[in-house]
Amino acid sequence: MSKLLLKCAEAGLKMTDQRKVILKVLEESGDHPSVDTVCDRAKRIDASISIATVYRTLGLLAELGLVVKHDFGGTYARFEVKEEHDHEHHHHLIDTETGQVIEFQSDELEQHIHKIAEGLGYKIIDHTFEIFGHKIKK
Amino acid sequence: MSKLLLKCAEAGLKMTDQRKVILKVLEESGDHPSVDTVCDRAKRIDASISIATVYRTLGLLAELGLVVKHDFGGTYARFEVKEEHDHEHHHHLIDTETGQVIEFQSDELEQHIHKIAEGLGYKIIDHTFEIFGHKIKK
DNA sequence: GTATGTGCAAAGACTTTGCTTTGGA
DNA sequence: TCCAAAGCAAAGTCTTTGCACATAC
Repeated sequence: MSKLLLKCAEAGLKMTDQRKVILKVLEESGDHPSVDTVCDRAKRIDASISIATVYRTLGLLAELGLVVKHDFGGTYARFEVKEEHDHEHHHHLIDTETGQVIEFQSDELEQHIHKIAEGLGYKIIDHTFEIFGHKIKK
Repeated sequence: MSKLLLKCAEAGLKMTDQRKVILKVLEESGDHPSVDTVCDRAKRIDASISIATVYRTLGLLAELGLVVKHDFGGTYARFEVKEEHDHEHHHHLIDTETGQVIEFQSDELEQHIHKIAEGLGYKIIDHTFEIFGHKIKK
């Protein structure tokens, strides 16, 4: 049984066929799909799934902290499954030529950020860091 | 004559009354107003200004690189005038309790970011960094 | 059996655009 | 004068929601 499914059950969510499909899609998505993309992928498995259900499910999962919602500067939201061992925040480099999203992580960066916030008298609740760039041609 | 106005003229934009008002509003906004907010402020000076004009003007200014568009996690865009002496990128700390946006800047952070991107084989075009947090109560 | 969840379509929020009129250079 | 710009309203895009029906527990 998948981790996501397990946690949803724990949270008291009813495990409908649609939800199972959406969870499966999310777990198998290595990228950061939009709601539309999740819906398309889900429809390949069960064509009857509606976009409203995908929105509602992603909303619930985000509330439970099981997925993370991103903007990436675009006009629509994009999602990724939140990994447990991700207490060290990761961040995103968005390739402006291909749209590909590359994840990266840096302890040094995290420490730095906390120092800055502290200096301003703030406690960090969340932070996002996005780099937009393109591959260096050799 | 204001800097923004000068640059718009240089870019060949016609200086209509509406534009003058919008530029004035932007220059006098120390915060990071939304399109709606800019429009409201503009309407206090000239009630006939329409939201469409504000959108179009902000779009033009963003294209010219005279203003910067932000998301701040919300549902609508927010803008700020891009300062000339801002070759050192600044970033934003959003107070989740008050909505206030605090700007900060760190050379060390910038260097770090470039090192990371370089390590991934990427050239940075832009980057945004947002911290969400709240004041530490003493 | 009953509260939850789903699908559909309508409504919402924010933004863009087509068209006619206005006005700056 | 003439093309860019403004105003208005309609259309677009992404997201949320009301309602009737279906379903997990």
